[in-house]
Amino acid sequence: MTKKEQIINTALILFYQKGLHAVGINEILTESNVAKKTLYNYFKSKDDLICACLSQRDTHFNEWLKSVCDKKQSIDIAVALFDALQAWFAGQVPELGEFNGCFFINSAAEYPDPHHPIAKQCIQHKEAVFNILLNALLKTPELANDHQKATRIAQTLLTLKEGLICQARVMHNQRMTKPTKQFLACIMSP
Amino acid sequence: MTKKEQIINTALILFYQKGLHAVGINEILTESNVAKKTLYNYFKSKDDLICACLSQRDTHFNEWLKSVCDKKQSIDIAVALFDALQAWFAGQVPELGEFNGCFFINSAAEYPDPHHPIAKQCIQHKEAVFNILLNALLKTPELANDHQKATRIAQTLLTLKEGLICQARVMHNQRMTKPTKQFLACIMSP
DNA sequence: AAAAAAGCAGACCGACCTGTCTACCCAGAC
DNA sequence: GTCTGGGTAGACAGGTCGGTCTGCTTTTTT
Repeated sequence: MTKKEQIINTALILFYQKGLHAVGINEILTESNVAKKTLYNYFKSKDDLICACLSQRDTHFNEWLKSVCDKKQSIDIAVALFDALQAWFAGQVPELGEFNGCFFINSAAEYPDPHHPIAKQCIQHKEAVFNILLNALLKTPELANDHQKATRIAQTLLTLKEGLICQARVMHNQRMTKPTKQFLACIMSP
Repeated sequence: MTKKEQIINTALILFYQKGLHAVGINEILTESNVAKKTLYNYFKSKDDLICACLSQRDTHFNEWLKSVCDKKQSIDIAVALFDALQAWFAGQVPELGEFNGCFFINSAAEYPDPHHPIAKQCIQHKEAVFNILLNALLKTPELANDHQKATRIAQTLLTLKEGLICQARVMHNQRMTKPTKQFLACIMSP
């Protein structure tokens, strides 16, 4: 693992856990056993490092999500999605690490200006996630021809996903109820 | 308006807009035209002030939500809820001010320790919101006897609400789609 | 072996942080 | 008039922030 990866991995854990403004450069340095000069060799500023963390998280999360939806069809996509989310909340998905809500929602909350690079990256991530869900849905025969319906369902799944993530984060995964298969069938049908 | 209210109102706007760690005491002071001594006369620390802001937001938000659901029954509760959310996102609800996502989700993201007073207040708010929805649903005849079903629907509405709020925040209210009445009828029925 | 690149520890800068404290101001009660 | 209490402005303390830089050591390349 290169020094650069070492820095990003450590920074990501800390930023994700405590928030962007709450974590200082020095904390990242001591935690990752890296000198300050080295960090500023690879990243021109704290914001730059944050962007690198967002980018890495985006990559890993999307890979995971794709692997969850892959080779599923129709309602099985939804079932697999919410099963996977529940596993994530419980900390049983090693590649995503400890659950601390959505890193992008958390980060966007700290950067209100939509033109800030950090905010832009959060927006871009959400669009990417939407497209992953949409593409998965479009692979099922009965939806492939009804692009509008697939879009609507992807949008609903996305909303439910974000809602569950935020609830799990705020409530610290207490009193969470996964959508029933019956309910999912209902939202896929109309 | 007393000095204390002046401080809370100003602090709430700033905290809600920029995040808890991003706003310093001095910024609140200059913005609210109050002396530092006065602030620390009313609040023993920044955390204390934050708690007062959360408390005020909780009161105002719950009142608004109750007024939205009041005198509605069955599916009209859901329709009214999402209409109201859309108006909020568009900044057309004066009593909630400019839209910046959910203040409690944003705040909880910055305080990971569930035993911290700030995190506790966020948890308590979410429980209160759930109960408001549940109580509204229980006033409709066909749900009054089926407490379990009402609970399930309240939970779903809450998840959708949180999901929409976070999407609207991250995407800055672009490309948002309100749930259709048809869809809402579907989630109320099973 | 020599040279070059990369990493180390940490001093240092100016700015800002929370929180305390002094000194002054002024309206209303007595 | 005088006293009092709530307000003002802002200096100050001790600490942290992001970021720069120096000097030394280790590793890699030639």
